[in-house]
Amino acid sequence: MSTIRDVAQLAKVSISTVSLTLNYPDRVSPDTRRKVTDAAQVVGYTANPIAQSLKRGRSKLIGVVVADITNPFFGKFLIEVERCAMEADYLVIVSDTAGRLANEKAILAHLSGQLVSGIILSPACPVQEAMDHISALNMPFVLFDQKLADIQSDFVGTDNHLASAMLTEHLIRLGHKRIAFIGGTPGLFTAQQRKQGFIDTMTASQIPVDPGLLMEGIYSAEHGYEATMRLMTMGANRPSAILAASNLMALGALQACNELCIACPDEVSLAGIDDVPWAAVIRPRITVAIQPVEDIARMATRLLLKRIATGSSAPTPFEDVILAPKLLIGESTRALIAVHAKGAAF
Amino acid sequence: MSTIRDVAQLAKVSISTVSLTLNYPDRVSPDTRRKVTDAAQVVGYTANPIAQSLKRGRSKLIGVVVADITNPFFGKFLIEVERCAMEADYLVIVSDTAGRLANEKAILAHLSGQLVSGIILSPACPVQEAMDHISALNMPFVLFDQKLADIQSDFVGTDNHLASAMLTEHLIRLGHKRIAFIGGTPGLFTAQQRKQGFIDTMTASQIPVDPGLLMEGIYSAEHGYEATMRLMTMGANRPSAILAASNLMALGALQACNELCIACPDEVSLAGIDDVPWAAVIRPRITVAIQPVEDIARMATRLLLKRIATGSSAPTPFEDVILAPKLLIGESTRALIAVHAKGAAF
DNA sequence: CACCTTTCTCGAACCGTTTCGATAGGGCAA
DNA sequence: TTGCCCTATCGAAACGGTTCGAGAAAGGTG
Repeated sequence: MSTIRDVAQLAKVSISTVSLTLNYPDRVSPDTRRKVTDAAQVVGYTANPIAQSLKRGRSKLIGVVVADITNPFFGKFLIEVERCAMEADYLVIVSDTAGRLANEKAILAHLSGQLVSGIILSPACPVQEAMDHISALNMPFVLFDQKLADIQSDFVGTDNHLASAMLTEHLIRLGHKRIAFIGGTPGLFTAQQRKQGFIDTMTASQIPVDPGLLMEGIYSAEHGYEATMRLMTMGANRPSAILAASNLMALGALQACNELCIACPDEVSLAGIDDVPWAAVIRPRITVAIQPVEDIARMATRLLLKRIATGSSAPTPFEDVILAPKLLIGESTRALIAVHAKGAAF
Repeated sequence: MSTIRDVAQLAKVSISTVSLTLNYPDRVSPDTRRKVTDAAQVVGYTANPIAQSLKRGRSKLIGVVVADITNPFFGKFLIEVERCAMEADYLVIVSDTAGRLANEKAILAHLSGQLVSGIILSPACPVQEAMDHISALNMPFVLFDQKLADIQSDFVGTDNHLASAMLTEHLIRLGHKRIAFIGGTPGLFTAQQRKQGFIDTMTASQIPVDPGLLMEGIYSAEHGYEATMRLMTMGANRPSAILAASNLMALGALQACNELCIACPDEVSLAGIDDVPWAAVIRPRITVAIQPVEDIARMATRLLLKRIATGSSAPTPFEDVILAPKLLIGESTRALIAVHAKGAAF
């Protein structure tokens, strides 16, 4: 590989002039500029990013740490972060913690150590230990998706309370009163918010929340399946609508209904938070509140790059960016009237 | 951040001794070793990887380029590569090309430029132009999944021919003769191999391949859906079994059958290559040939690291590692006899 | 024409390591 | 005791850039 010296030699100028030309073209005379750029072209010069990083004190790398790459939410997030980063001439180092704290610690240890100049992170678990080592990070970082209460940092996420509220309102408007809620991993920020959104909206409409219809468990298809099995075998007490706190849980719920031969939406309405991957091939198309994942990604990247740019000088106050979800009405929710009419017809 | 100088100062030795201690502990006396490690501990020293990379001439980074992170095949691949790389103290830079050549070029340009010391790549498209800029990469690289014919490199992939053959044989054993094949993106290596595996196995069993049952199109759920719609509306000529060349296409096919109220597996058997994400929540569980994605990832990483280690000195011959898929019998395939019996009962 | 700016280019120091060749000191054989 | 070899340590030169201060050249003004 050719170095800056090769260019200098060929262009018959000093290496500092070459550097100057490449970084601040305005500060050299036009013909020097030409000589240098031509020479660079000839020897096929590209600056060594490692040497640049060393001298400048920071690299053009940012780290992104997520719980599970295979989850399409994170997948889309990553793609967009990468796009934005590349625009700003940054490269992205992706790491998957598999939701495990030990991995998260190891990965963060690797990433810090002067290699990346900033980190975008969705915390794996909300325990104190996690917060400790995250706040110990002495470099810019931005949290997304899962917010940690006690951490001083920028945060970008969906309005999970609103997402729940939108779907709950939708179901209420359709005439549903016995609405079940299948909640996510207890302790997780999003799970708490989503549950609260459901409860608040029900309360606001003066519909009592039946504790027996409030399920809780980890974010997973299995839990969605199991909870739905429990809910739909309650006989007369069974809900007329189910709100699942995640895409995977909604899928599990749908599966359970299918196996019980309970038609959706005819006999039970089903809605979920966050889009279902492969939504196109799953029928009925599930009514969901879609998280603006691309916007979240863009925002998180922007915030991080800004914080990297400003450095520790002139510390700007931390921002909390909460983006609104979008309601996508599918075929899995239907007015309660229709259910009764249909039910009577059988 | 503390530097090697701080350690040297505190331990009252020269910086070269510190470096020596940290890199080759055996080459310093035991008490020097203790002094240095203690001092390093005290100031919280970790070597600056950027400076190390600059001096050593290569970084501890490898690049992985895939067509679509959200595809679970690539997702699992990435997770495993990352794990293996971390074990060897390497970090992974992931990039998504969205299957587009322009992106691939841009990404490779960014990655090379002395930043990463090697690249693992699944080529987006098999056109000449792609091969040109890939072979122009003057650094170690390993190809996986999609093989490019004319490129000198290591390659790791599934035995796609075998995957098709296994599933075809399975269907034949179940008594099926009118077996349709929904092929993947024409021109892609895997698509070609999978199609050939089907044809060869049919031929070996002396079952004629009906060209009307040989569909072709891009790897996508939509194409699987559309092809199945065409196939299953052929009336008496319709196939009794369908083999889809990818997971997404199998899902699309299943959806089409559902919409046509053609029961799977009662009226048509369905099999696919590559595991279906969320397989657990999709019924019937589809019979598939699973690619050993973790093995592929491990192998690709191993090959790359080996090639990085050997450098351009002592060039070892390129390896082609072809791993066998695993057949997972689901509930979507059934003996043809049963189909007839059931059909008569209606 | 002398003097003062401004513009352009250059040399040198530095970023934090690794590594090579040199040196000092200690042990051992003669 | 002298000479020699090892071993442990060190100084200095890289790696490939960026950047600062200085100096030369060019241009403008009185």
